[in-house]
This record gives sequence, C-alpha cells and structure tokens, in this order.
Amino acid sequence: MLGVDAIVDAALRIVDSEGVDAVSMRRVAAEFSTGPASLYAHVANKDQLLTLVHDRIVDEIEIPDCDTWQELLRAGSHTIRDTYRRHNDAARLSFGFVPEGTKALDYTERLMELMLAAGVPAQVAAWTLDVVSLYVAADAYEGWLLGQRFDDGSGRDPEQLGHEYFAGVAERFATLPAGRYPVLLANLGAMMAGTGDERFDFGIEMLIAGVAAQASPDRD
Amino acid sequence: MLGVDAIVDAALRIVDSEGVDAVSMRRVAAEFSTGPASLYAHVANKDQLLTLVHDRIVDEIEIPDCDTWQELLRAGSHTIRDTYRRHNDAARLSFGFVPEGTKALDYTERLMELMLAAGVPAQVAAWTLDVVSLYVAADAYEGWLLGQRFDDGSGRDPEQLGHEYFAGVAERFATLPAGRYPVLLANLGAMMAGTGDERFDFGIEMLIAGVAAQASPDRD
DNA sequence: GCCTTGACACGAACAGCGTTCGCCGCTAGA
DNA sequence: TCTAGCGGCGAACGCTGTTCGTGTCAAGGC
Repeated sequence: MLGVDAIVDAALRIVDSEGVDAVSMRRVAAEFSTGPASLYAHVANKDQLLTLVHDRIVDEIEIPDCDTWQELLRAGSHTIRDTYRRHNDAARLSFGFVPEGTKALDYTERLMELMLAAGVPAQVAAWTLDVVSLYVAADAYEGWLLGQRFDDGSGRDPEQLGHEYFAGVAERFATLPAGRYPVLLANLGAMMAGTGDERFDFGIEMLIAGVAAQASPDRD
Repeated sequence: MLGVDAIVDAALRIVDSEGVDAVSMRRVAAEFSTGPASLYAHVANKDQLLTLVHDRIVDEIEIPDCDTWQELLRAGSHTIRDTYRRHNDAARLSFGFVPEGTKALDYTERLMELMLAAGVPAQVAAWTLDVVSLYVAADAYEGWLLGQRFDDGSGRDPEQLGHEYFAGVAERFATLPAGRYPVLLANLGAMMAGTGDERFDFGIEMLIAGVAAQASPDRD
C-alpha cells in the first residue's frame, strides 16, 4: 500500500492542487488514511520527500529535438519552464540542486554537444547551462508567486489581485517627484508593459545572444 | 518600547544570525521579553514583517556612480548581490515584489537614464532591469542555499558539506555510461569548475552583451 | 517448532508554529 | 467623569515535523 513512489505521487498531487506549502506529512499521510509517522519508514524526512517530488517533475521534461544549441537552449528553457509551471510553485524546489535524473542528463549532454560543436568553450557551455537553469527556475517560481501569492482568501481571483498589485505600483510610481525621477516617469508604460512570457523570452534571448558572442568566430 | 521599527530591527537581527526561517513571531517577541501577540498591534502578520525586513535591506544598497549603463548594471548587480548576501537568505524575500524604496528607485532612474541615452529602447531597458534583478536575487539565494542548506546539525562546516555534495555529484556523474554521455564525461572538469562568483559574473556579462546588441547601432 | 531479526506501520507525545480572542491599562478628548 | 482608541499580552486554537515505543508479520537460523 505505502511505498516511496505512492508517497511521492500523493505529495505531487497536493503540490498540483495547492502548492508546495500545502504539503505536510499529515496531509500526505491522510491520503492513505493514516498518520504522519507511517511515512518515515519510506522517506527520511520532509526535505527528502520534496526532493523526490522535484525529481519526479524533472523527469516529465520532454527534451526538444533541435539542431543548434540556440534552438535547444530556447526550446529547452521553455519546456522546462512550462513543466515547472504545471506544478504550481514546484520550481522553488530546484534551487541549490544539480539535477541528476535521466532527462536532465540527456538535456545536458545534447546541449553540451551542440555548443562544443559550434565552438563554444566548455567552461562557457557549462556556465551557460547553470545560469539559464537558474534563470528559468527563478522565472517560473516568481511567475507563480505573482499569480498566487495575492490570494488573500477572499475568494477573489488571485491573478486579478496580482494585476491590482501592479496597478497600485504604477499609481504610486506616478506620484513620484518628477524632478528626481524624470526618466522613470516618462517611461512608466514600458516599465509596466509586457507579459511574464515576454519578459522570460527576452531574458533567454539576451543570454543566447551574449553566449553566441563567446563562440569561436570561425565556427559560427 | 515596541514599534514597527524595533520589530523589524529584531527580525533582521535574527535573519542575520540564523536566516529567514528562524524568524518566528515568538522569536521576535522574545527579543522584547514578551509574547507573539504583542507584535500584532504593529504589523499585520508575519508576511508583512518579512516584507518590511526586505525593504530595510534594499535601503542599504549603495548605488555605484557610473558613467555607462554597462558599468552601472555590472557594479549595481554586484552591489545588490553583496547586500543580499550580507543577510543570509534574505534574497528569497524579493521574489515577486517590485522594489519601491528610495534606493531602488534611484537605481532604476539612473540605469534607465544611461540606457536610453545610449540608444537602448525603453522596453528593453525595463525588461533588462526586471531580468537582471531576478537573476541577481536568484543567484544570491541559491548561493546561500549551497552554503547553508547542508548544515545537518552535526557541527561540521556547512560550506564543507556543500563541497562534499558537489564532489558526490561529480563522482556519480563519473559513473555514467560513456556511450550515452560522452561529452558530459569528457568535460566534467568544466561542469564542476569555477566559483559562485565566477558564475554570477558570467551571467551578468552575458546579459550585458546581449542587451548591448539591442542598442541602436548608431548610438554605441 | 521456536526464536531472533528486520521491515513496516502507527498512536501518542513533544516542541514548535501563526494567529485570534478577550481582557486590561492608559491616555486623550468630549 | 465617561468613552473611545491604542497598545500590550495571556490563553487558546489548529496546525507543523519528528521521535519514541509498541505491535505485527515474514524470513531465516538453530
């Protein structure tokens, strides 16, 4: 009945319905009509359970089939972000861990292969993978926060509440002294414009452009 | 005796000595030899207290005096990262919030001014600020995690434990099938090389290079 | 067959958490 | 003098992760 796989399944279901903070050992155990102590025969502690949940999510990632490192980095980043975003704030579980599952390793291998073949130095390729992964997870997590953290239990749509937060920021910005913040005030529209997806795209494209400049010129 | 400023001071001291998770209303209240209920006359809840702590930290930031947006983005990012890192894992408090303190606004204004003057489109400038801020906070937070999360209470140095984590990863990677992961295995050194600072620098430089390519060519 | 060991299961309890409720004392203003 | 508002705070609520001790079962050894 119980087993680590079943426990991880249950925890992931809770993440999917209510987010990472809703996962308590009691909640998970309740899925099996038992108490939290029963889980400790299978997982060392809650941290380990959440790590296993994260591993489960990473193993969902479908690695795109691409011919250039730019395409793979772009498509892969989107895929990873989308995968995280299917699981509420699960992206937060990735901070500080090197992914070691098969999917992650396959992606790493393929990306390194394409980058090295294109003349990107190995160190640059390795750091690119690190930096982009961190950025993707941070964006996925913040995107969730912006969508959910404004849920104040009033029953109103948290996303709408998030929009109201940004509207409030824009209003407060608009009252800033023009003498001190002329550029900001003149460009409030741009400051508040765009969707999270557009911002994410922008960041990825900037990193790709920056890294491309590191590739050996005679191999581009 | 009590007051929001004093409460934020106390919470920040706890962050500085033991990290964000050590901040509980009881802990903060104990700094005043009282109980947690006493705090609620001054702060709405724990979330608000942590937001105020974050604002306090952001107000520490010293904005560098730079003549180009590249210099300012580089130096500013380092300064912000350093500021966060003086406060354990405080960087995690920044996710999902638009900074509205004086220091943050001054930095925004100066950076926008320099970027626009250099021909960077307003939308690009705005998104650059967003993306870089997110990256800086994520790096600061993950840097803390890597330094601290391995503290297992055994009294051994958590940073050493972190190094051991990475050594373990390298060992496990080294046992991967060479037929499936030839590039990864051939470049394990690069995968594991470098310091967190180097990685951070790399990410910032890549973003700067990518954004520079967005500047109007006749204004560079 | 009996005993031992290990694995699994789980109730009770511990020490902690954020927050609310109700009460109290003090001050300022009517 | 009375009232309202503010600040303070104890007790309690419902929740948290985890440990300890006990029980059951199966497998292996004697």
